[in-house]
Amino acid sequence: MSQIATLLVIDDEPQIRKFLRISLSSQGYKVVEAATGAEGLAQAALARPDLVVLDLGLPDMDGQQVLRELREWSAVPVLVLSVRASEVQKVEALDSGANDYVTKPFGIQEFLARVRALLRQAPQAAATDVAPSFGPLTVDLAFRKVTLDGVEVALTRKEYALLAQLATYPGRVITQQQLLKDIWGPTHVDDSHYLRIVVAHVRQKLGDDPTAPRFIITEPGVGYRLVAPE
Amino acid sequence: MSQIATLLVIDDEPQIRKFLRISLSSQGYKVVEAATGAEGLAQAALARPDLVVLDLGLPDMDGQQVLRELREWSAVPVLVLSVRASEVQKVEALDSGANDYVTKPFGIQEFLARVRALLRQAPQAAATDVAPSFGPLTVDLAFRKVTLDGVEVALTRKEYALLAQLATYPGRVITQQQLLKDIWGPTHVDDSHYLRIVVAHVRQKLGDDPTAPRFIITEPGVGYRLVAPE
DNA sequence: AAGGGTCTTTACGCATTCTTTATGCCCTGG
DNA sequence: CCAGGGCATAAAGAATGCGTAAAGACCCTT
Repeated sequence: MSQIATLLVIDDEPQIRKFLRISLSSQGYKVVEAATGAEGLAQAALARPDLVVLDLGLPDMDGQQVLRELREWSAVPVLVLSVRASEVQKVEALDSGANDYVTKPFGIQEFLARVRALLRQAPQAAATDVAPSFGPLTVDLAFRKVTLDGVEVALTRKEYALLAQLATYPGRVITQQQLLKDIWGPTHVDDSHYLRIVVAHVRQKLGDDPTAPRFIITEPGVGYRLVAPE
Repeated sequence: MSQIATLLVIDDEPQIRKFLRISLSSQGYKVVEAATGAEGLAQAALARPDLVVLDLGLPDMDGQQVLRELREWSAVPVLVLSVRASEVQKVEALDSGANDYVTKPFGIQEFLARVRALLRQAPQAAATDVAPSFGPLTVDLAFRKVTLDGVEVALTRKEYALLAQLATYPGRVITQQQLLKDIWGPTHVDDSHYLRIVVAHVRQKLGDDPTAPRFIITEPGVGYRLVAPE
């Protein structure tokens, strides 16, 4: 929420991209660009933007098609741009999953206001993310709540930060450097010592045994990972 | 979502209301109407609509004002109608919390498509209770009233703002930065001190004990949260 | 102009958390 | 077999954050 929002602009016209890039950057947004529909879809998967600005008049594929393919796996808010003002097209785009529709030419102030409006309601979509569960263990990232066998587990800041980091990518190994950078900051990437202590604390609170782990698995020399959820 | 959606139309012109009522009813929506801003706010609290259609040109009060008052306690999507196409007004409305802005005259198909888009992206926004209760404690966000065991509790502005913020997302942790930004403004996000004092006051008035909390739970180093409602 | 209520500022005791320091274990490779 | 690096755990001292109280500043009403 307080994080800087990332926006993806999909438009084939360089001057429009430039115009939008400058306008949006000046507002503090991070801007990612794509010139074609295919590239746009790839960037949407890669950069995980908080909002997509999509021009319907793309050279390689129909804008509607981009929208439908995007909606198959993402709920990110989409603001559609188009020169054509045909009502039928607006209806089609909105029903294909667009969240707003702006006709070119448009006022930049109105455009920015609509971006703000879409971003404002977006965190609710992100907050509905499901809480991953690992057998008796659940890590609710939205509510910042960890439960074991239905009982809430009290974790300190660092302990929760560690577990949340691991739970964000279940089953995947997170390197020590990654964990140290995210929890202690980039100045402590060499203090792998800290990490072991916090891991020990979390394990203790979860009743986990390092030699026969139920939850946190040590990858020697690399990092840690959480067992994959069911 | 599969439930029939209820829409609230706030407009002083009977012919527009009739036009919208017929159009929306034919789509299967339930339609509630209000002719004035005051009536609209009352209906919003009473009927708990899933979407509000608001005309800015109301006789009794400024549309912007209606919007702001509504936003104090409700996150329901709002679609604003207006004859004026001034960009400044659009920006104002969108920044006051409107989710979309349509200029009259408009095509009914586009209007209905925008209604569908808004209902689609915010299915849970309207589901939040305006008067959640936490055992003996109730926080009525619409009437700005807090009662404990049926007795009204007198809270100061900041005290109420804090409790309202917490009650908007029951059971969820609200970070100190979030609370400070919303209550004191973005310039005081570091004065976590203020927060403790107001929390202490609210707890005192609610007869709450920090070490064995009935209502407000401290998440050390992070923020506060209200116990989940029953 | 006085008064009450609200907000801000300042101060301090206390608990928890974080950091530091120390020690023993296990596995691996020479 | 032994040496060494990485891992786990324990227990201190240091630092930070929380809760409470109280006094002064501010604001609004009367």
